[in-house]
Amino acid sequence: MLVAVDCIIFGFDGTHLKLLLIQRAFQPEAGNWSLMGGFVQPDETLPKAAARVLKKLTGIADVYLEELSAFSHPERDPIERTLSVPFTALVDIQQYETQITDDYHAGWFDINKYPKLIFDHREMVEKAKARLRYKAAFHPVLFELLPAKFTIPQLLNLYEEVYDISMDKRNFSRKILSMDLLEKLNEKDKGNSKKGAWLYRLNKKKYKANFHKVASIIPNPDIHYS
Amino acid sequence: MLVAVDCIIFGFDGTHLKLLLIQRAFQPEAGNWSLMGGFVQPDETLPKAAARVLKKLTGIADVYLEELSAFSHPERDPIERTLSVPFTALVDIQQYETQITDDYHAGWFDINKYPKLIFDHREMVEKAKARLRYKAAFHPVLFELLPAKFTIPQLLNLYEEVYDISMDKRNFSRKILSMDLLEKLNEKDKGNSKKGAWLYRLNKKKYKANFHKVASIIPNPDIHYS
DNA sequence: TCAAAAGTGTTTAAAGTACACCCATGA
DNA sequence: TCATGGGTGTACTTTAAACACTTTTGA
Repeated sequence: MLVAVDCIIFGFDGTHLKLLLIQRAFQPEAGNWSLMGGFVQPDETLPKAAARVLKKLTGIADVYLEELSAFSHPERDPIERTLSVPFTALVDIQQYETQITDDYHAGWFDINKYPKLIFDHREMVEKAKARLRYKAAFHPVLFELLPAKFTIPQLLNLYEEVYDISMDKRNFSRKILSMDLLEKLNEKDKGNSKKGAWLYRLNKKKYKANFHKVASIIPNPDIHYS
Repeated sequence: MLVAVDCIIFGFDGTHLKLLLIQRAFQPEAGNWSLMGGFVQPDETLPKAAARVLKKLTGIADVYLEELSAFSHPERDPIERTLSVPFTALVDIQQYETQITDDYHAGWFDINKYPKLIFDHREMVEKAKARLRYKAAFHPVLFELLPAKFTIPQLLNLYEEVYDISMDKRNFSRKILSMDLLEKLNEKDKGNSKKGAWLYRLNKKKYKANFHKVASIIPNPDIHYS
């Protein structure tokens, strides 16, 4: 049996949650939109294969990668039986090397409006989206989608986009800051307002140490995943 | 690449959380303790393969099965490269057909004291245990380990065993009943006390409908998983 | 000077936690 | 009659949710 990995790569452009797709270069389905994937090599584990594929497409290393349940339907690949293990990748879209777009005919698409995909890739994307909502309701993973320095209002926008809700900014910032993961910097970001918003950065140590802890950031998180 | 599934089968004997293991019948590692596993057949998905393996070993069908992350180290199987996907199975130990014990040289072991296992099976078991704790802290999966009719004190014992804590029975029963998943029967179980404890059964509809909801049953759930 | 986003504080409601007593029964 | 496990109720603490005003500043 062939074994492959496919990467569901999420990014956040400040307004919308985005998905990175490529136009497939070979048969079957050449020219059609697809997730970036690849076969697992003899010396690789699955996570290593996913990291390799991601690096090749985005130029980014050391990325948040989460393995999802395998896709194993016997006829999912029409040519030869292939098991595929999807990985969710959360990247800082600003670090994406845009020259790659040409090499792979890649493109970022709004998560709510992306083209028809080959095989069962649509199902993978929807699974990854549901999983992201589930995970982010309890664990501070969404920081992975932001640049190293970010503002609380940016973070709020991200949560509102991922869950398609609007949240109370006062309760939100209190909750986020009470998690004690952020360090306030002496800089402001004036990109979005005249007053400017304070920039923060993650305290990586605290982030790692507290990652497994459950933080209920979203009101009524139940209703946001199936 | 060969693709296999391995089942981490949990049961509850009323006191301890148990793990079902077999003595491997073939080389390599013949005679040593192992998880029950098998290769994925040409017409099977992974979950189907896991269900088949489980049925063969326990005689039980329609069991709670949850796929865990794949084990993919290139040298995990010394003979030939084999990818294995572990599945957690939660079974009602009373339904286990004991005659099978002889066929497979199977045995139930205390989850805290089980023999040396082949390959990376110990790691699978530990992952499954951690995952069970995580999952059960938020979702009512532990019912799967009990018979169709059970009492609140039995359920309490189960939670206390899984998390190795003691809980307040008053708060526990209030919490459980407020989830509105149980139906009180007109029977008592007198196995554990003179007074007898009321028997309940799951309302399957409500169970399925509310499964995704998050119920914080364990106090300080954070501290119980890594 | 005013529009637009940033930032802060208080009140109320709900959920979680701690804790103590009575009940039913068989030995 | 008493020891054993089963069952319930209440006060208190903590956490979440709702909500309104002041600040800064560039156009």
